Amino acid sequence: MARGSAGESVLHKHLRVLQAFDALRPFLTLTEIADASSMPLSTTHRLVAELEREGLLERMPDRSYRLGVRLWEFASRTPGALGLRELARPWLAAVHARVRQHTQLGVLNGHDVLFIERLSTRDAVLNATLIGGRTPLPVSSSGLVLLAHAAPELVDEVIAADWPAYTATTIRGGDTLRAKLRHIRADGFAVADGYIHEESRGIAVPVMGPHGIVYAAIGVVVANDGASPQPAIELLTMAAAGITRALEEAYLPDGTAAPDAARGIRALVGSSQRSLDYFASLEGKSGLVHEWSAVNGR
Amino acid sequence: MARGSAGESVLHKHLRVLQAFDALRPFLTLTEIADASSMPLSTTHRLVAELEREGLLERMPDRSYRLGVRLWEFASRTPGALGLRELARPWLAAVHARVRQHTQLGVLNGHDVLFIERLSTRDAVLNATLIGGRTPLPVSSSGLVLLAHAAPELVDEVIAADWPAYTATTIRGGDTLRAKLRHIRADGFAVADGYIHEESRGIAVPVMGPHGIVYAAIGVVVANDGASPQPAIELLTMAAAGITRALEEAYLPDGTAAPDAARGIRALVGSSQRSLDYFASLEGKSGLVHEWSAVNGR
DNA sequence: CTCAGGCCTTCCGCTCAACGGAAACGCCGG
DNA sequence: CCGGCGTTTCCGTTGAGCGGAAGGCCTGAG
Repeated sequence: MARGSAGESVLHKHLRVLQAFDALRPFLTLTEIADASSMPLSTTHRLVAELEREGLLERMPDRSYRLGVRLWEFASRTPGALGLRELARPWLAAVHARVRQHTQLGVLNGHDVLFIERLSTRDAVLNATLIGGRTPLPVSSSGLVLLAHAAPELVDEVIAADWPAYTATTIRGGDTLRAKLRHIRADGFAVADGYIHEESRGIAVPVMGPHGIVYAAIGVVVANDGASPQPAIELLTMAAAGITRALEEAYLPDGTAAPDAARGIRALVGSSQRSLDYFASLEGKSGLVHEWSAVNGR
Repeated sequence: MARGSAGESVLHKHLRVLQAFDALRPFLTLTEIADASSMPLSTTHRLVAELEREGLLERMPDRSYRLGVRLWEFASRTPGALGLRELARPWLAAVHARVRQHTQLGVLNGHDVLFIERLSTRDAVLNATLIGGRTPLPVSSSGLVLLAHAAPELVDEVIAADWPAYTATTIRGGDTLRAKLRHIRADGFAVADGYIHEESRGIAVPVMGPHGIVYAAIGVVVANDGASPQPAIELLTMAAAGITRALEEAYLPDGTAAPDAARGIRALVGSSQRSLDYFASLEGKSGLVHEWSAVNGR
């Protein structure tokens, strides 16, 4: 396309622009964006203008940009996350009510944990901007849990790609990581003492689905004092069991499934069902199924 | 770019693909996507492949696609929505605990309401897939509230663009809409009886921010029986007042502001502050402010 | 077994949308 | 009035994107 262009797709560049915004810098000027995504100014200008036109970026009165609310539109249509989120929320709330610290629900995405729900309190130990979002698997307790129950190839990949060491206690090296993962599998929980921030400790447990596969992890971020993690672990384990039960109920194939529940679990299971079957099963008793079938034969 | 191309940007086409997915059809095959976005198959194939590579689309074992969890990453970085969401959640939960029906938090986006938070129960009157997401302003109670307090030009635009009539009771025509909006402004709440679905009724109230501007709307979806909406209105009004108070507290410029709160309100206010000042104000008492200032002079 | 019909994937020559250096613009503070 | 900084516009160049067409793969009918 252009001279110096690295032959990279436009979409990728647009995403580079969106990536420039993170929890620590939610507002950026054009120049800052160009800088952060290392692109020529004029190119950035064009990309940004287009993103703004599409509503993915919004401009503030002082000309700085922020990510647009429209991004929520797409996120809220994501089937897997939505269903799991809504099923898990009451359980997260129960944990949060007791622990009174950041409580999160994370799923595996690439080499990172992606937190799709977070309950916080303003007096939490750690600044909320430092947690949440996307975090490399080996530095977060939730990530470690997910990695411990993921395919072995993923572990190889993650080790090959390496990860940042935020503090002195962050796990370093493939062997140490593998050992940690073995422990996590044996224990059924993960504790990460100061991996991301000296003063915080992550505690997480896996959330099983009806097929015995680990779908997600739930965890809390507490103060990294010497206190025993045991109470938190017990709370989390109970909550995880509750979510698993909710997932199983949602998966009942007899039409009693709750809409969002079914949506979530189907997507997460990686079911081979198509939308129609999906709706047929979940609206089975509402009578709507016949209309759907009629409209869309298969 | 190509022969028959309408001279449309690539990003727009990518978004057309993402738009093809909605609440009613969360899983689509390549052909269905091509169809829904009216694009040639081979073009769609390329677009979809790239979206998948970027994680915005995910492929199921049966080759159908769904929106990828990665979309959550961007949504969760959106400053405005996140802060408002977390501030509002306890209040939404309070309403939801009493009403036991869909409770939503919506913001204005284009000619639609965008619901950025939703609390549901599986025994809610209306199928959850039919609510939430993006809805034209004049057909939703939350949308009507937002429109009633929006700039007059927006009302003109919305009327000019028209909107779908889902049921026989959906508002039709500019004059009727303007009259309805006047009532809503006078009453302080909106009731939408069967505008979207015969059997459901939306009730919504505005959420004010510290500057007296309406930032959002909160609402519930209940059965469209003859019951008085008064109890729900009172609950919603109380919750809205609570959220306003939370927003005001969050906006205190003395450094006592909670991180996410401030982030939300700043973005919503359309403040002319930049990220640095923003962090300075909210981390004022944590001592971090000095480091920030040092790093980023201004 | 063959054949027809969906659906998906790959190929490839033709363009124009995207590219980005450079120059003009607008807004400060001095 | 001027210099500095961030933003916006201009414009010649070019390869990323385009999409028709052909080739695979599967399934279900004959």
